[in-house]
Amino acid sequence: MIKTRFAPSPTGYLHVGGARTALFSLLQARKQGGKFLLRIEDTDVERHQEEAVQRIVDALRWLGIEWDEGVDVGGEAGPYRQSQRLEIYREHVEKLLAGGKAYYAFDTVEELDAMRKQAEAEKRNFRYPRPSPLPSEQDAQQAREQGRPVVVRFLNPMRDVVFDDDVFGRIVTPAAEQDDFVIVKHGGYPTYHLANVIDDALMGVTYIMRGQEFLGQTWRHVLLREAMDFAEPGYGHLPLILDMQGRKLSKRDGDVEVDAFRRSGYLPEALVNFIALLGWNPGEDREKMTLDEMVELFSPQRINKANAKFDRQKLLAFNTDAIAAASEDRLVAALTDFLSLNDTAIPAGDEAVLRHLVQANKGIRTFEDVVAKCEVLFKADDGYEFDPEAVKKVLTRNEKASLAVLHQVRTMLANADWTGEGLEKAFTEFCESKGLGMGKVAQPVRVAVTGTTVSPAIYDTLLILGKDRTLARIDRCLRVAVTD
RNA sequence: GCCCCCAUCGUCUAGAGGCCUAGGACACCGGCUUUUCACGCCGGCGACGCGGGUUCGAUUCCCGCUGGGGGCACCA
Repeated sequence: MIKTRFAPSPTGYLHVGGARTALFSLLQARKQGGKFLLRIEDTDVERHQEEAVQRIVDALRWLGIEWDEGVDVGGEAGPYRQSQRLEIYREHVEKLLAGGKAYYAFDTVEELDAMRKQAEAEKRNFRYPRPSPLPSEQDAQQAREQGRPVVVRFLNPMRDVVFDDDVFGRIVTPAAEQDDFVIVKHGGYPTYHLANVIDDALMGVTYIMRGQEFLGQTWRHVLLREAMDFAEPGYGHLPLILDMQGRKLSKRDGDVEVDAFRRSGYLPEALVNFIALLGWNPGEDREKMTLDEMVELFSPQRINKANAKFDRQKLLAFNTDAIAAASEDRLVAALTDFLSLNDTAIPAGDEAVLRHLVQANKGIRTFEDVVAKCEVLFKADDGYEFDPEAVKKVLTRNEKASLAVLHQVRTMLANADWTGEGLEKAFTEFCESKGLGMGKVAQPVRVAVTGTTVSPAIYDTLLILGKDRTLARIDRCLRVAVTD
């Protein structure tokens, strides 16, 4: 049975590149009827951020990417955090050492840097010079006593390595490009290469998907597996996701973090759908897909080799469509989540209000649009500004005409039945009796009660506000805005 | 510097020798709709990087160039 995994290191938030790797791994597992697991690779003590673990877990769940095994859900091959598996790595390293497949080394980083510099000066490639004879256990002990750093390096068999990748095809790394790399860091932590290979083997991972940046380093893993007698998994390296300037997305680009999209009012299904299309597509002209549909259509052979740029305009379009397609209940829940992450005047806990907001805000692109158009309705009746441009455009430019209308509308509203139908009837009759278009009537009211020219349909706007607050706002407008 | 990977509209891509007058989506431009914004609808602009081969025929195959990206850590 196939098993895939996502194995992030907790050094920051989950960004879209990682999310796509996780997604494809999930799709591959589901498509083949296998399992998907989540492992945390926290072997970098320096860059480790404990909060990042929970953030990554939350972000994946929000996206709808669920794992069958791993952190937070458990499983037979745990623990699923590398920092809790140190003993396991130690045992394997002992065996490697005893079997003459690895050896100790004592170089300081300064010494290594100097060697690299010299190699560069001499225009040759740096490859770690294997000592002869190899240091013994006694040498290691002595080095430790002298306070020198002690690491373990892999004794490279130095042969050409060949493996097949489902995306990039056959990859060959000549022996001349390899050297004796570090597998245990000073301090006893395993390097990524060692821990990753051991864990994949022990956890039964049979298929590895990861970013293309590892393609040229996979030879290390092939060799390590061979040395420890582990089975070779299948590979599918993913092309990179670049920003619009064509640079590799980095964790420093906070705006490509999954959390940032959640906070900005995106729907996870839109993000997932969009990300899936970065480097993959089901063929034909199909773009909109649910997770289940993607599972059905997925195949690593259809992943492109070329890097893709992350175009947030297209993502925005996907989000607009996803919101338009989502059910009212779904939107109420998502809006609640969005509001819980943002500080606005909109009452996040009032479901009836949120439902009305969802109904009144058809056509929005993100939930931020709800805030932009409706937050003012929840502020104090004297707690909003009048946009001078708006006031000028719809209230004071046409002499006193618009103001006169506003006065009359106020009277009309004071006697109106405050329901959708009631308001519509009142406005329609008013327009007819005055011989005015709806624009001439609705806009002055809108500016009066919101201070701007933008809000939901006028009936919804007034309904959310209620009669008393509407009248109070019109009065304030008449009093304040126009005299300025 | 060395090694590796990649190359179709601005962007994501379809295309696996004739189906291509190169298709779709986003963006952009124009128009329509409209009580504002947004949404929606209709139309338009727009690409096979260059040079050699192979072939009756290349976007599709091969080579070179150019361009872009990645790797060369006691980071993952």
